[in-house]
Amino acid sequence: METLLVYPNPPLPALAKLLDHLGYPWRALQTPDRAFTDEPDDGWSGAIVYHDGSSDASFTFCRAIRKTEQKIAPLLLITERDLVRQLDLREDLFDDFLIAPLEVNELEVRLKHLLWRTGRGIQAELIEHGALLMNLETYQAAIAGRPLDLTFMEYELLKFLASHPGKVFSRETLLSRVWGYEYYGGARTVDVHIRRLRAKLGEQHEYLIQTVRSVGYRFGQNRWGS
Amino acid sequence: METLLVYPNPPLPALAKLLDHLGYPWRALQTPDRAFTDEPDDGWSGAIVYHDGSSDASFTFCRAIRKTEQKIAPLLLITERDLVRQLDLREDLFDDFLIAPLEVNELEVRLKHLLWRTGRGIQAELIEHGALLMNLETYQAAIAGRPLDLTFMEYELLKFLASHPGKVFSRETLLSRVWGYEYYGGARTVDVHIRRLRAKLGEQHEYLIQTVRSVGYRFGQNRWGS
DNA sequence: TCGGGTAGTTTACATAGCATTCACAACGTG
DNA sequence: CACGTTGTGAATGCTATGTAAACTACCCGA
Repeated sequence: METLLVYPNPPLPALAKLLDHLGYPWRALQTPDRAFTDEPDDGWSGAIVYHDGSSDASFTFCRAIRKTEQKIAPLLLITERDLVRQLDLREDLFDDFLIAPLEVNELEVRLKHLLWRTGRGIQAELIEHGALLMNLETYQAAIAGRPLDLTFMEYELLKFLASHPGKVFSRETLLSRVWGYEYYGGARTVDVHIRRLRAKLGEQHEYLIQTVRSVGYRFGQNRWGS
Repeated sequence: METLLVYPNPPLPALAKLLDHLGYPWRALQTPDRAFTDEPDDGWSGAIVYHDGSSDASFTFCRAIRKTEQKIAPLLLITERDLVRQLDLREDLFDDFLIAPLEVNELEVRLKHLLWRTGRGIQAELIEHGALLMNLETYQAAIAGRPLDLTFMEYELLKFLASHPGKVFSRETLLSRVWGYEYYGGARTVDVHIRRLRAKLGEQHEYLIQTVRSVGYRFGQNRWGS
């Protein structure tokens, strides 16, 4: 049976105990790059990531393991206190979540369901919006058929904006959701990246990213409804 | 926003109450075939199915709606007692599950995640009043279908007025609630912004903002007619 | 019905604040 | 060291906003 990846290392004692009790083989890691170096022969079946609410490290971890070749699916363990506030706009980072404290039956069923679902590769991996096409698997983007040569941050920023078309995001929100840290000082950073994106989109399509003065930026056409 | 399908009919009172509280439109059905006949114009966004443990009717229901053209995704509501025993080997019947009794935060996040995963988007916060439509997520406004190009303060002011239709606000109140600082001197500021708003609404609709002499301003119809 | 006073509207304008742009420093990588 | 990526600070240009002042509408008493 394939191994479960557990974060962080050392893991929550309660979690370790329950996994042993349920008979799931697991291995705890502290950094995402260990997912390669310490990968078991038969690969990872999924991941359980504990979010302790005081930092974004767990989100960074999720983001990293979803980008790997095999797209490890994270089950996020989180306290109810952090639930609504911290998961908002982060739907893409986890496949399922559990509310701490752990309950053995729920853990068992959620794990089973997660492994069953990933066994058939159910994932959204294309973003298509107007002339823009992003392939999240291959990390490629194209506008009106012409390939875009984007850097890492440019890609992440465009991906985030384009997966919430129409919605306006403040610089602070973008910094925390795309860059993943709390903002100290550099709101200009966002502007500059927006500028570089617009430049690469070309005059034809730069209108896809709109400025909403004294609020933030928005991707896409004027859309009503969603 | 698209409608949630709820089973059974009548639904659990607690569920109905929470859905209303969260602002999700829903419709309860008793049989799967009603999913076609009673389908809303814009389709179903997903389903919440209550499993009461004494029969398999809920599973039958899930199976049926997953086979439909649009593959409605069921969120199963189940008691912990039935969890392990009854869900075993039925992974294919549901997309996610919730353990009764319901907890509002968890319901909210699971619904959001379900709708995100199936690509049904998130509900937009809208203000709709007569010919006026404001989308608070996208910072857009339209009057009688025609987009309004509002500046930040204009938007904020109109948003405040339109979210309390009929109510009269003094200039002082508007300054402190919309501008957010304690008023020093400039009550004319409000007048000027009202004026610019009326100009952008156009002759057709400027009556939406009414002056109440020596009191303040009001949005929308006087509830006594004129 | 007239006139004076008060309250609201409209115009015009100066400027603070915001977005954009540029240039460069810091950093990691081959 | 050369190169590409990313973050930051400063200069620039623009426009949204607040304020003053002129103008108009309304109310009320004589």
